[in-house]
Amino acid sequence: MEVQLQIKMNEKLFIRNPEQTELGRKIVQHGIQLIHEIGFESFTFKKLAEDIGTTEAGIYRYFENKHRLLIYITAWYWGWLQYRVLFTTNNIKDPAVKLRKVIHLLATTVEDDDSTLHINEDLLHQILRAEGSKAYLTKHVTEDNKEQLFKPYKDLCAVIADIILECKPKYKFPRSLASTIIEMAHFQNFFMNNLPSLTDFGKTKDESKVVSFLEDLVFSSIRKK
Amino acid sequence: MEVQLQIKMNEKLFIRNPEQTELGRKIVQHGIQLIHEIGFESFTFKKLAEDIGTTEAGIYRYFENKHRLLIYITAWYWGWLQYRVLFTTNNIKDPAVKLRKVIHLLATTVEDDDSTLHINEDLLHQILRAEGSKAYLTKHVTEDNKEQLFKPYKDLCAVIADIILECKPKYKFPRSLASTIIEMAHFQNFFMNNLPSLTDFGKTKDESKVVSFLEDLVFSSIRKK
DNA sequence: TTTAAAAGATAGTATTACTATTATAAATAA
DNA sequence: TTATTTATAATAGTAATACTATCTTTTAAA
Repeated sequence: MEVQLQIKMNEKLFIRNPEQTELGRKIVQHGIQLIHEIGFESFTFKKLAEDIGTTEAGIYRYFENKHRLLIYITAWYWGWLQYRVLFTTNNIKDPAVKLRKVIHLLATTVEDDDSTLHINEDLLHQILRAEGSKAYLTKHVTEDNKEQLFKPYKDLCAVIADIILECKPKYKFPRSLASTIIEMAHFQNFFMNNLPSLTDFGKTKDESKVVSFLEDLVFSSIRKK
Repeated sequence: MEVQLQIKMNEKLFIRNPEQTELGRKIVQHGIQLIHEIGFESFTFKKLAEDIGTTEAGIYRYFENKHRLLIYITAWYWGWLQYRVLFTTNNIKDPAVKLRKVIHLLATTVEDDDSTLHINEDLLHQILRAEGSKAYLTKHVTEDNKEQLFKPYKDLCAVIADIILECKPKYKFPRSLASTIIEMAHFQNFFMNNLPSLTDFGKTKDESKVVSFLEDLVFSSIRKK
């Protein structure tokens, strides 16, 4: 059985839906590759167009600008991750086990998922680690937020916060703890690989240590008494 | 008695030392104001030059590019914060009390400090909350790090990690916990004000709640038992 | 087969991110 | 005091970026 996974994206993220055409899918696919390769700052629509064999103007028919493309792919990532969280934790009763699985999903390398043909989830995950927060660290975050561009991120945060509350109903900071886990899953990995003295894993560069740290952090906060 | 505070800056951060000339100090002073006002993405040396009443070329004599200026002011901030941490925690025996003071320094609004004339610490702190991580979230982080540009950040992290170890010598993740506190002191505040559903303080927008969250997080992690 | 939608080709503009040059003013050393 | 260094100002220029506009050709749906 072949299942095709479709993440429903907010219409405001694009001008023309990139999933519905060959060129659109190429923009997303090669966009991910190119941002991963040269970084978001150096990334331009001109370079992407050359990569694909189309023109700059062609890309502008799909995305208003490169920042919107970044929001698009990050939103896609959070949507996909939420799907995986719900799938992975389904039928599990113990909320602590759920939480462990969530931390694992957030902090460890993903394998490319064949059910989404044009998106390389591993590259996308690596982009998220280095560039993810740039999607909202802007002066226009409030307007972007009004357009619901960050909904997938916020939804995921809410899902995790709920699991935290299942573990400890009286815990006072479920959302902040959830956003802390999400951000630190990426930042601690980035630090480990690029600014190792900001972590305790610089020597081994072993991502399972990030998992251990996050588990310790979370379960200390929510253990009874 | 008037004391003038001088933060010794890494020579590689600038082309000409901005502290030593009138124009240099103006670049830093108005640079902070302008980045705060329009955000780092929209900020250009042209606009800054117009602001000051000098020319673009004039600014390029001090800083290689706007990213270096961002690293410069963030490095200054971390250096200044470390000084305040050492000052504030001096002569305090109880490491837990020290840690509380550190969290407070990290997470609450600062008043402009008159001992540094050309730098508005409050604006600088606000810049750090929104733009601070952009200083290192780049493709050239490794080369920048080799030039020791992030030393003040790393030093501060080490100072905090040491206090954590004083509290609990066997704790396994002092540096990661320190960098988590530092980052979350800024991120939770940014979220509270801009993406409130990622936190538990959206209603009140009260920064003392960020302090409570961080204290809870840290002291859960390092309590005995 | 007609028609509409998408893509390609081409051109053009304002702004950004610089570098270079030359002239002038201010500070300092001989 | 003059000579000399040093900093600044004024101006010009370039390649790249971030777009917008228009027109033609190809592809796909009615």
